[in-house]
Amino acid sequence: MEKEACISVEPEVRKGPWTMEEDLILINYIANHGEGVWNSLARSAGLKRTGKSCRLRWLNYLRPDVRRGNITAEEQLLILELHAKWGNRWSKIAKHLPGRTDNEIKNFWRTRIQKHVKQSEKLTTLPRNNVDQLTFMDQVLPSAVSQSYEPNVATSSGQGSIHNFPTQSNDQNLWSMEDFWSMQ
DNA sequence: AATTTGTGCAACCGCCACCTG
DNA sequence: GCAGGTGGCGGTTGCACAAAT
Repeated sequence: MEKEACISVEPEVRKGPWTMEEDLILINYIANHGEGVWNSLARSAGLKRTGKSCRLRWLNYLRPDVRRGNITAEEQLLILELHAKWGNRWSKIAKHLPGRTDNEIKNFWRTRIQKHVKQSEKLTTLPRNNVDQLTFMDQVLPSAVSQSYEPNVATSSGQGSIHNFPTQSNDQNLWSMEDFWSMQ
């Protein structure tokens, strides 16, 4: 009895995966009213979500210009370059990748790049003829990434010099796609 | 076929900066 | 100048699915 009363008093805040119905409510509300103060937007739209949750869902998933799926080799290179310059400034990096979200880039870095870094630790024991057969990701990413892991490099100072990936400040040394493909 | 392990991704959490009254 | 509210960001977690055993 009393338990029921307590439950009913608690503010209803939904967590976890979004349903299609919630997505539609959010999309329609923003289509009609635009983005705004997210907390009041959530309330006005009748969503039992926090403003933060609505914002995240919109920015990372529902926004019309969000690109999903495979990150191209070009984008991978750009991510590496920018990460070497700025470190884990995902939102800043995402601004240079149209349609990509900071969350997606962050996930990409954790799941793909860090995996290759771990693999690279094993590579140091490989004989040379085996190393020659490795892919671009196996050969180039770990060295570039391991340097950007250095605390002094992964700062926002932009002074880190990555010999594998020249920064944009040095226009003459910018990598082209031809450079990239020629490595394979 | 069943179980375990690994992987990818969506979403949440906590902190900090900014804005407004 | 200060306090409260809000947004933005980076780190982390949890879950679903795939691959391996």
